[in-house]
Amino acid sequence: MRSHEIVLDWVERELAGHRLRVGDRLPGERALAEELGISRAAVREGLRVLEVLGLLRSGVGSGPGAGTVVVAEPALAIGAALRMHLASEHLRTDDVVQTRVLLEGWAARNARADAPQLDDARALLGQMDEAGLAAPLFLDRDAAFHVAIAGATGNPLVSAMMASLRESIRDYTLALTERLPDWERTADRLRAEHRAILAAIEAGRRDEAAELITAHITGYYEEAAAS
Amino acid sequence: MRSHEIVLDWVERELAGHRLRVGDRLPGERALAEELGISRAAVREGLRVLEVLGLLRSGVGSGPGAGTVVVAEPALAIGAALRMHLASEHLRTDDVVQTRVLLEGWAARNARADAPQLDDARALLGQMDEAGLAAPLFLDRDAAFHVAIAGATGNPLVSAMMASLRESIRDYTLALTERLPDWERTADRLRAEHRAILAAIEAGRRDEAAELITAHITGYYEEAAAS
DNA sequence: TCGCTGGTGTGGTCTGACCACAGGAGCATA
DNA sequence: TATGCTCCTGTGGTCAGACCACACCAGCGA
Repeated sequence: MRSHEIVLDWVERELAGHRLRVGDRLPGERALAEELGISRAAVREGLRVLEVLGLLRSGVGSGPGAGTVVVAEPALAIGAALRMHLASEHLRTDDVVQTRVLLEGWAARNARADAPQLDDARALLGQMDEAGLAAPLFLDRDAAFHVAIAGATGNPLVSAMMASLRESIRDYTLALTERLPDWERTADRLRAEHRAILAAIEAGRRDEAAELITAHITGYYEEAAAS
Repeated sequence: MRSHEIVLDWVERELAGHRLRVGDRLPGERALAEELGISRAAVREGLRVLEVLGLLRSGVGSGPGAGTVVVAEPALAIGAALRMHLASEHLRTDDVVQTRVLLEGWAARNARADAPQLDDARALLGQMDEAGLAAPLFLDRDAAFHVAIAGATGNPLVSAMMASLRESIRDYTLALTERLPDWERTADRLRAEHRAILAAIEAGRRDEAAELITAHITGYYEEAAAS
């Protein structure tokens, strides 16, 4: 076993044994190196890996916020991996969009009408109404809206995957806005569709919600691709 | 920007600019450190990250197989992340199983009847028929069968996600076999269900394939949970 | 012709050092 | 006593340089 993997193993075991929980601080790098019998460089390689896996967060200095603490950001790892594999063209943007449709359709169908995340979604609708909102900001809130709906299903894994997918094609989606004949007009359509989707979910019309969100996503990409 | 992130950026740009492709060898760690103006330790931290993201593979020695080469294993990163977050109990096994059902249902519905991956799936059916096959080996081939079906959709992202999900709950699934009243009997049922699923896909009965695979998966976990 | 042996370049690892940072203890002062 | 500053301490961030195990391969010798 390579020495940095000792760190991964150790952290996984500590987590599984409940000796380490989200929010806890890890021993310092120097202490961990001594405890595990490896060099500080090896410890740092392991911690770096756990950081991109969305499991740790490091901070310098002292006091709260400093040191290496356990967090829970599964979307980070998936997002980073997708970005890289899209760059290597091993994955195609089409596949990401298709997967997004698959996950979002399920999310809209299975979102609970009384989930607290829907309040966030409703608030985001208002924030997307702001006049003169730039496309990047609009799309960020748009993404948050979709993630909120996924969160309303109560399945954090689907939420994380959706957030990752959306993040990985952020640049691509943004570039598409410049090909649209009339962004303002498209934005208005998106706003109306968002409201219809949310209304369907809140009314418990699950099939309709799924159909609306599928059309909402594919419609956007098709409009931009046709331009 | 932290120095190891310079490596991530550099690799992503090289990939995007087609100066680096799957199968290529990276410059040596020492050369890369000098070129990027950072220490070798920083380079190694970056390479370690890209390794768990399933983008690189390192080998010592010289000749073919040595050095750091670009690969494409997106499932690796997702799998590693899921394992860690399951250990931290931020993700629940139930959610993973639910997500698996969602992805597999879609895969069975969208698998192409003439995809070459179905040949692999058929071969795996035979390998699962071997007499006296131990549960771990059976389940590994079972997993490969399901991944092959996902591959038949032509969407490598869905395949990667499915493989990751399955891998992350491998220990859990294996532990369930010991709770079953009669593993041999269950295995026979699974074999028959596999054949029915594959037949439905090859005959183009998409809805039936989706229903069968959903029942196949949920049935297994429910039988084990009820025992 | 065959077999060994050394050279060479790769990643793997370690040691020890210095830096920037942020909090907190303690002191000097009003 | 209350206030403000200064220095100490521990954190992660980074670096330079060294040595190791490994695997190939050129070149030498039998």
